[in-house]
Amino acid sequence: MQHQKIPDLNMSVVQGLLHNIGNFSNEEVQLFSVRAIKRNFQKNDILLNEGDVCKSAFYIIYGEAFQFYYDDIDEQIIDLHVENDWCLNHASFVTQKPSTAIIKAYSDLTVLELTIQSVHELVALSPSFFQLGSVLQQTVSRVQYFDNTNTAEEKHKQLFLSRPQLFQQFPLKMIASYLKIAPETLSRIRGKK
Amino acid sequence: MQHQKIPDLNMSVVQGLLHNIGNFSNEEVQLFSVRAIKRNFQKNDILLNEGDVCKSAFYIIYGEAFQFYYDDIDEQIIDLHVENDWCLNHASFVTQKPSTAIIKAYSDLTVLELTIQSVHELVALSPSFFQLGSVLQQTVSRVQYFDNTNTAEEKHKQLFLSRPQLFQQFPLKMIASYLKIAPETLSRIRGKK
DNA sequence: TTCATTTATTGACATTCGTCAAGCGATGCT
DNA sequence: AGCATCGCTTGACGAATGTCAATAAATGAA
Repeated sequence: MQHQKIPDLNMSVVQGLLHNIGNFSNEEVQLFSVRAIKRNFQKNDILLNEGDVCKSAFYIIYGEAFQFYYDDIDEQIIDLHVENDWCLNHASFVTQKPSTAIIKAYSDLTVLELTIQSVHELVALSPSFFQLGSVLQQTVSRVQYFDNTNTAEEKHKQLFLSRPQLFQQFPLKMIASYLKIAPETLSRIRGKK
Repeated sequence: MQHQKIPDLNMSVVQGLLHNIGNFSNEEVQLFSVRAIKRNFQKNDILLNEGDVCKSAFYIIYGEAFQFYYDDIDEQIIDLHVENDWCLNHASFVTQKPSTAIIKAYSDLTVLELTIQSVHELVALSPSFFQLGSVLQQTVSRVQYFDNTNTAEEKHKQLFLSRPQLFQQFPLKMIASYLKIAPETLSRIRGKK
């Protein structure tokens, strides 16, 4: 058997995340791996500020983050991110225009950072990486998902079935904001079972 | 002054639409122009069917189109397209996965068709065309826009201010479906002034 | 531990909005 | 022209949900 380098932590994380996207050769994993930079944030750190351009997508290795904008003074949550989620503001990332949303660490956080520049390079180097665009797009379709189903109860059910982890990681108050219902309404729905 | 070819109709339309995106050289206009194919559709023709992949973006030169999916047997409208709009299902276009939505001509229609393949070629030929992705993305952010503002009255106001042409081209019934409110509610809101 | 703050629950009430139904004018087909 | 269909409006009503308020439980800081 041939001698090969022992993969470091980044490599094994990258292998895992790429495996969920499609089949990638060792070379492709390597191309990705050298561009994915491991970073740490502390609780309440801002990953993306309002008015800044979203230059990077973050893949969460450890911890939670959330995305929101200010509606008057209230935080209106537009996405919740847990381990193994991609975390970015897709609209700003794709257009490279200023973001209207803020991304904030909800806990201490460990991520892989992948710049838009790196995405372009990867796509240029290997067409397999086109799939990345598809995966990053999922964050958007997720948001639209709940607006189709009308009642508060149905929205809760859909979210609970598709992303049960959120209910363990975030307070109901934030989940309610994400679902665009009053916290009292969410509490009542959950009490009914 | 130098002799030059008289631009045909396509050329002048292309110059106009590219001008709204950014600054493009004559060469770039030419690169775009040869890839943008003029097509005609008849009223009620299907531009994109449920389950098919959205392989092209359509720029509407003349007429109107709309995008919807079936909720039970009712049409739930998710976008309305008028002249000078780009018309595509962004989720399917970017991912090249089957569309859950249908795009249909609301009137006789004249469009420029630009395939995903052409977009890739253009971006490869000149980085200026990155902006195209930004413009095509707008169709998505538009949809999300209305789900943020809660009340029916506010949604109507936002739409009326941002896209007043829709109210001239489409019946209120379709506008109501697009805003996800009952036609009666829309009627009452409009009567209150 | 103690106190302050945040989060969740519950009740009472008001409001928005969807549904059902009727009527009316405009449009289109035969 | 006559008829059917469609789009729009208006009224009545009820259900879903937001708001306000009080309280309890959980969390965090001193």
